[in-house]
Amino acid sequence: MARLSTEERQKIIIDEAINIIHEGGYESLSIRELAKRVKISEPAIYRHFLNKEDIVLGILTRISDFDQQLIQSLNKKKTSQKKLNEFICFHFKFLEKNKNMTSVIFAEDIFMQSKILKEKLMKIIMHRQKLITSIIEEAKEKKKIKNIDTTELSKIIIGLIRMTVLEWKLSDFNFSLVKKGNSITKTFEKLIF
Amino acid sequence: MARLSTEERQKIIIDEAINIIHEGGYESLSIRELAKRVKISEPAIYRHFLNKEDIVLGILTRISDFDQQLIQSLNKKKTSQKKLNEFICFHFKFLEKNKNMTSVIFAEDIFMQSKILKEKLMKIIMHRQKLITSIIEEAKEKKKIKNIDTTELSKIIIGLIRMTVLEWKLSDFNFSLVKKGNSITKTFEKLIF
DNA sequence: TCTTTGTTAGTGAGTGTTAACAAACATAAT
DNA sequence: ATTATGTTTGTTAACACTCACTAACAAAGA
Repeated sequence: MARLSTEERQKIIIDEAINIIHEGGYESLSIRELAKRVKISEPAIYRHFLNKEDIVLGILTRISDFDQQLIQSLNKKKTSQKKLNEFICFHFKFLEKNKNMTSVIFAEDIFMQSKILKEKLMKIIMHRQKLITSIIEEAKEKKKIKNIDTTELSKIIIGLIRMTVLEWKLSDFNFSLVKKGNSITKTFEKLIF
Repeated sequence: MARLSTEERQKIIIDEAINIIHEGGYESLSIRELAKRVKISEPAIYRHFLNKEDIVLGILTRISDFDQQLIQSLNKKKTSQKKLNEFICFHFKFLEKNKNMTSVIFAEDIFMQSKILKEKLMKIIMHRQKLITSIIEEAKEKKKIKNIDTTELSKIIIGLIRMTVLEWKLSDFNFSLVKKGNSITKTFEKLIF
């Protein structure tokens, strides 16, 4: 119907793909359903993406866009303590505004089907690891942190974020993630700073 | 071909279903592929399970069997410190022996498609939560632990286990999980005991 | 006029599931 | 011990449906 540029259409398609996965899991993401929701025909989808894998790749790009935003937000914070706080709270603020992203942002399984997807996923994961690691190392240099193995500590932080988001999702989002973020930050202050 | 009792056949089918998911993700679990691997016809599958959902339910039962084994193993330990250590190490020992279980034991997404599956999943999660919570509370009573919110601490522990298993899986199992378990235990001793 | 974005109609392959039938086994009567 | 009977576990063939994807064509915009 309405003619849109590829860029505009791609954005809409990826948005809707994420929504479909959020509502019914990855197995319910079909070109048919996607086309129906975007209100164009199925072949029109293929004007803007090579194939289904290419659409899933688009979702991964969204995820790495999030990571870019996270970095920019972290750069504004000066102390390593505030950076760690922002690392946690940025996740929670973002997911509270974009609930549907909870279904893909930590869903590695979706992206393990093909070599291309797996490689992009690994890049994102490595990049995240580097990000949190550098925050911890900086805090260690300034001796503001207990002497715990850096990679282990990074897994504790990301692990707690993930478990909190999972709990939030399973409870049908019936508590404030951001509030929880503050209490998590306090816990970490007690534990490691 | 070979005639087996329903119980025997069910076990084989669930085993193979877990293998298929491990190798190709949930989307590659089809009745066709399952029947081929078990070396019986597709309709024969339906002699032992009501439908596909029933098979996935069988996988969930496997997972709750694991939790039962975990409880028994925990009961043998006396101090709360040793219980926490066993909680972590039992996971790692089990998964090192059953690598294919890494693909389903923390894969909530697979079990979110239907009401029945979701309810059973929730039961398992609640049960796990109670298990780790009781260990922490016991340690707190004996004042062997820092005063940190119990549910938050439980999420830290499970979160770290999950992140470690994820890292192990993504690395194609190229390090010893059990060794990592020991170093994790030491980290927790430094942090909370 | 040419490129881009859309359409309708259809492809072959795969999905979960069922009907109808056959052979293996367990049990009880001969 | 053999035979008859009923149940359980298997088979082949087919069902309607959905899947990702394509060929051929139309209309909108530059």
